[in-house]
Amino acid sequence: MARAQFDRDEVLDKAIDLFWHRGYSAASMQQVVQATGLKPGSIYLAFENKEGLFRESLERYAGKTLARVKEVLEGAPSFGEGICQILESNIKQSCDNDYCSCFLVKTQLELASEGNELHQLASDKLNEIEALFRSYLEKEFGPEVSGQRAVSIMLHIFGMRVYGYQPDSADRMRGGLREGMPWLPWA
Amino acid sequence: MARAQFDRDEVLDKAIDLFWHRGYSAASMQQVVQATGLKPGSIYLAFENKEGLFRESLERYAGKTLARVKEVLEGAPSFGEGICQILESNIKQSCDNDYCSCFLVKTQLELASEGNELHQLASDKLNEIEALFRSYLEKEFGPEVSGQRAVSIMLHIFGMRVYGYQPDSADRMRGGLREGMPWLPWA
DNA sequence: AACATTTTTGAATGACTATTCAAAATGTTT
DNA sequence: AAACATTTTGAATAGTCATTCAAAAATGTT
Repeated sequence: MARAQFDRDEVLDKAIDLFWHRGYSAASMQQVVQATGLKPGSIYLAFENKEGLFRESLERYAGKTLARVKEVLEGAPSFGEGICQILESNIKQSCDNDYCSCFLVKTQLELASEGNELHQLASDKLNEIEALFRSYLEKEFGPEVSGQRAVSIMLHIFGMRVYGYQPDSADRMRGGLREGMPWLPWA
Repeated sequence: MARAQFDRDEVLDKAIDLFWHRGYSAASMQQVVQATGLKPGSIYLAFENKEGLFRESLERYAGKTLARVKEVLEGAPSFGEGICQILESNIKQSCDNDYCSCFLVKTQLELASEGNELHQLASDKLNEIEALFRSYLEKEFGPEVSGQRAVSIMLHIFGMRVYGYQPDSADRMRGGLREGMPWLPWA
């Protein structure tokens, strides 16, 4: 039996790029063909259909994101400093010329219609991130404060994912974050 | 010479509904035809093309939104109480079964690609709202604090527009908002 | 009532959409 | 090297997309 001649993860990374930037609806399978270099038949054999390819792309993106968050939090001297690092990293991203928010956030907004499976997937993954924050916070604070602060962090991160499109917004966001989360160990 | 037989604003309201929920790409002109009851030719004569109809829909939505914000702020006993009212109203919206974030936010995220005119329009309108908040804040606080708090409000509102999709998130958002904006006159 | 102008109609257009499939190529196993 | 199972190929399919346009209807003006 013949083995697939492409690297699945490489293909997914290219699909992530396309879907992330264009969105589910605006990205065509023709563009996927062009971006990956695969022929339609190969794509459909490997991922079933557009939705399947999108789902696996989103799952890979979410996995990478969660891993990165865990890595930063684990490597930081404290949870607060870890969060500050993540926030600053998000600000830096927003300075990029073709800034494109967050794939999970974009998907949740685009595919919100009743019971869409991809919307649900994005929603679940974002919730996982919040739960991770909360579990760290509960080592320092009571369950109530931890819950509130986890939500507060999420609100600020989501806010940045939208506000980041405003021109020259980096410094304003830094100010707004300090204003909203004074309990973080700002440098 | 014959006059148009439809009410432009009524048609726009139906277009807003469709574009808001589905997004620019996923909403088809066929669906516009169905939703408005107009024939393709009439739509194209009145709005030139899909982009024209979308632009005018977005402008109308933004106008209504800005007017509503001004109305609430003008009618409230203080700016802080007005903001609290707006925030609570946003939370209430998020409880709706087919909650759909904010048309401006969704458009900004969907159409972010390089120099898109509709993306820019959404961005400008959102910036107008921030400027309005800032101008009110500057009556009470110095320019620096006012700028920071205006950004903080926007970050929280944007955050809610994403977080609102999480199930049963209303009370958690209320807590997160208090946590992030303790300077507001919470009831 | 006749005319001039604009709007409505709705089928038609060509481009693009996701997806399929029989045939050819590939790699693995015997 | 033969037999087998899987993958690749790429043109083809049927459907949907935004948009157009000539003819018909509707309106305002004379």
